[in-house]
Amino acid sequence: MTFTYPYPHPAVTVDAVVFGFDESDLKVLLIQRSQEPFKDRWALPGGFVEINEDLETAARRELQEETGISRLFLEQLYTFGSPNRDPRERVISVAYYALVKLIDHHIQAASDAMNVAWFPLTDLPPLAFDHEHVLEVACKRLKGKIRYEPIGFELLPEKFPLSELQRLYETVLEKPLDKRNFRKKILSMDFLIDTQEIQQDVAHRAAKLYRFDPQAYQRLRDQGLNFEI
Amino acid sequence: MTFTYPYPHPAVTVDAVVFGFDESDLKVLLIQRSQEPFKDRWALPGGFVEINEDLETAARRELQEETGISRLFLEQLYTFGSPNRDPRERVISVAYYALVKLIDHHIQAASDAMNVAWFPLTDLPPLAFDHEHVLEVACKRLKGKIRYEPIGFELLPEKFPLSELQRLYETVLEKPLDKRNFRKKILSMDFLIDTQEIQQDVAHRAAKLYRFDPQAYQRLRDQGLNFEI
DNA sequence: TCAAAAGTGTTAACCATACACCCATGC
DNA sequence: GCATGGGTGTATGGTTAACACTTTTGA
Repeated sequence: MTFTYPYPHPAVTVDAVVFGFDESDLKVLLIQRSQEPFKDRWALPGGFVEINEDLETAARRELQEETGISRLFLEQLYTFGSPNRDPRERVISVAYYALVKLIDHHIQAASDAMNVAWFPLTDLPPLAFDHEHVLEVACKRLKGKIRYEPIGFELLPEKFPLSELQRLYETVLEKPLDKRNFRKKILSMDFLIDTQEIQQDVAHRAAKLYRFDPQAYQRLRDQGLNFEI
Repeated sequence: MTFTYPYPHPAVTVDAVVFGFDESDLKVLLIQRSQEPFKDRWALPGGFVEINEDLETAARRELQEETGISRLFLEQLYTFGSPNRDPRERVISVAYYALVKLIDHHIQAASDAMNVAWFPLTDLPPLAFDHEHVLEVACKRLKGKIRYEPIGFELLPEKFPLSELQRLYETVLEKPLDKRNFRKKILSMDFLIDTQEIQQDVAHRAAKLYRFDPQAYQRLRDQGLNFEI
């Protein structure tokens, strides 16, 4: 079956930059291409948008299909459309970025023939297409957005110690933060709940575990609070 | 001539939300559709992306063709792709927003059969497609971005009094600002140049005219200045 | 001389920053 | 008992916010 149009139409894809955070590393999820073009190169997960499918739905479907990940924070990033991005035909790609809690989401390749893996941002392989550029734009967005919206919690487990939150911010923002000031600030905002639990199996004093309360955040937001780190 | 593909491709358009500022009103540029669908309704300027054309280039071309406006601040806004945005076929629209200096840009309809006009944001006609939604997203972006990037100057004439700049900020942010604090803050940033000229033909004390110096801004930026109103 | 907008400083409250030691735990 | 990270308070300087009157000009 073929589809014909009176004037040429580009293909439209979605690509996703999926970030994960692990101890002290920001990581990104890549899949290894099994076909030309760029066979064997690593690439952002993604694929063609179906003709009756919403863009975000397409991004979620592709992630589910290629990596097994579902139910994650996903937001549109930018649309890339230079004429020669793809050697096969004109392809316009609507890129999304996503944040996942690494421990909750065990990735699985779509098939044995396909590789899926997390790569630290500091040690990436060469990427297919213009995906290095897409990734760069995603990093900038994350770095900008994490400072004034509480999206960092999407990268942490449900319950986390403050030190881990601080490490996350230090990693993303690429600068050290003062421990006392960081705690003072984040706790003063009153949307972290002390779970009354503490770390288990650590070789030092166990830290309290906190939980982000989105309702409380929303309430404070409505009252004019401005989140900022 | 027709174009055929092994699987269906959506059409891709660009749409532009062009903002202008005039005395005390934020305005948006609309064109009246001369054809179905939505014949006679007002809509955002835009049109189909050509098959070998960059997205931003397409947006600029459409603006030039439909309204005569060129050389303006233009930035990608968001990509809208719900399956039923357009009754004819699947259309994915990459929206841009633009800022122009009203007095420099005299608009002209593409043909006598076509209407082009500025509408105050506070008094808009019903719009075609999902353009009301697009416009809303553009307003939010402008409101967010004007606070921490010096894009407001794109809406003012080359030389302007501080009171006009303040009025612009008050209009976009929808809140009054303190005159003394506003002047202190903006002048302390050292990227406004006193042109040594004053207003002409005003029925009161003439104000000094200032000019935004992008080079100075860039220099300060590199030194770590953070613009914020 | 009146109307209309331009221009100008000070104070008090708040917020950001810098900084160092004791505590709890497991090995 | 030591190594590891957890947890805590204060003082200082800078930034923001609130606030009202005089000046200039043209009509």
